[in-house]
Amino acid sequence: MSVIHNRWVFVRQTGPTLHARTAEPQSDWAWLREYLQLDVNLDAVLRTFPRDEAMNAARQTCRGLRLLRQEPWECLAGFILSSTKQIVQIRQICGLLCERHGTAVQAPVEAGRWFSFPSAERLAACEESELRNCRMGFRAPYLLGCARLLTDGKLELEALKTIPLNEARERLMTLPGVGRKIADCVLLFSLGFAAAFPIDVWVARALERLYFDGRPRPMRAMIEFSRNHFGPNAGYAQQYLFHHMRTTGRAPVPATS
DNA sequence: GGCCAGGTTGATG
DNA sequence: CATCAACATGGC
Repeated sequence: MSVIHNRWVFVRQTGPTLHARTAEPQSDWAWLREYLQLDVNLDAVLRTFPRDEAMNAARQTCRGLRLLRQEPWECLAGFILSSTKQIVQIRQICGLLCERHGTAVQAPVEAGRWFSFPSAERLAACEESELRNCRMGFRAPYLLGCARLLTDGKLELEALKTIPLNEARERLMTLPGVGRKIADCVLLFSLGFAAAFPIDVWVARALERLYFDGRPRPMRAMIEFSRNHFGPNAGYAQQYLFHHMRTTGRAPVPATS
């Protein structure tokens, strides 16, 4: 259950079939197909992964894993709020933000109350203290700064889709609170750059373990390696490594045979 | 209580 | 340029 493109939706999967329920009848499901990236040929993507033992193992444990195509502003805001926070807490902060500053969306009564993610315009009009009250701490001025820059037209996220990856990343990194990692997340999860490879603590651990013999490496070395090693869908590979680390608590270890 | 969490920033060698 | 503490808040 969640709110996607301002609509409440409940999605579940039985075997190969996807079921979706909304509050109102839908004549066109393109918004959901887009969000779930159902037209992506996953097998074709997987074939571009490097043929090493680490990726083979990750591919097996994450079979069927896909990337979402999120709305750019929601994606950017979400990742600004994510820095040095646990995933459960990020959800809590986003929930508070939606309740207090989003708008209610139609949902079945038994589903409870649901809200859209607040627009940049809405947050730009907030005081910093109102955002801090959503428990986001030192991230409040970053989020507020971004909301105001975007509202003022200093940067248009949609326009980044049509320029080269490196230029789009540079533009994103001019925003307050947005460094290399968050920029790469926005590029990968909302702007369609499948080659973007966000390196967070989990992925860094996976790389150290699987490709650097357990030795910590400088970030620039890991960036350089990822650019050369993972190919045109590096972002998908990143997600497979990340998800495996998250679910098993350790990097995918090649099967001992 | 101390350490860590899907990092970024600004101040120091 | 490379390193490093500070930044809020909460869970274990």
